[in-house]
Amino acid sequence: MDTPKPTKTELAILNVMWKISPATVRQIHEELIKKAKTSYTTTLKMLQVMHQKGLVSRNSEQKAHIYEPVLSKKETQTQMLDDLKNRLFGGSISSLVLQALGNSKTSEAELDEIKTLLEKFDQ
Amino acid sequence: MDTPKPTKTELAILNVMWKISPATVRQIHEELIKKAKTSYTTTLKMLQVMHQKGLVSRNSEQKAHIYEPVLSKKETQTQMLDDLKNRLFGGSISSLVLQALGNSKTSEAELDEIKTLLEKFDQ
DNA sequence: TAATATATACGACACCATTCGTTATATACA
DNA sequence: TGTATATAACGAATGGTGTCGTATATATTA
Repeated sequence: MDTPKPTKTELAILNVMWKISPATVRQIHEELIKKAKTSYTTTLKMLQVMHQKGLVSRNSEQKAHIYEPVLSKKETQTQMLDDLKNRLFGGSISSLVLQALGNSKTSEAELDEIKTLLEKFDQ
Repeated sequence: MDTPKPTKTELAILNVMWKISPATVRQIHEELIKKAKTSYTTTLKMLQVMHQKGLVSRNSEQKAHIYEPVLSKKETQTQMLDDLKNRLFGGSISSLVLQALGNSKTSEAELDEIKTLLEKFDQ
């Protein structure tokens, strides 16, 4: 595996980083604790581990290192959808989509968006 | 959480069970090793843990206990899609669907299936 | 320059998942 | 009944995740 699948906690951190990175540990931590209570050193350690795994890159020219995700949110979404597809939907993306649409309240606007995309495929 | 989210290995076992359950540990194990090498006692232990967690039920009237998933495949798919949606797609199912469709080769037949479902919603 | 603040690094701990060897128990049949 | 066979139960080892306290290094400023 090139970059490993992020864990639940790592994903929470990545969600923050996709919003505000490049950022220092301090900045990421301040944003993170709006959602979940955790200590600064825990956030720091998580980022160090994530760097070790290749999930984030860092620039250590300054005293306060600057972190950034390696994969964009979109790339991670693709990766994790692919994983779920293979592990629970027998590799079929349409089966996944049907299940997703079938079991949720989706607004008119959202449905229209999807229809528009589908029409694009008809070429 | 009522029933916890199955782990990677637990999901592999559930996939087998959705195919052949109700079944004994032996039967599940024999099916499982077609895909992944593992020992009988490991499969047994996994099922015991899964039973403990409430992921599977068991009937122990006979010597060889009979196991069965608590949630259907469809229910688990819904649960895990919902989880992914919340953790990576900001709670938006349409965003998930768009991403899924945008990044995969989907056959004509599959696209038609999806369109048919969308039309059903138009009522 | 010394004191203070801020940052990183390190290491320990608890918890959970996974693995499997060993032991106990129940069943079958010679 | 006693031996072989199949199964369940148990417990230990390993490895990963998440948590945080403490130590160390670096920068700021009085």
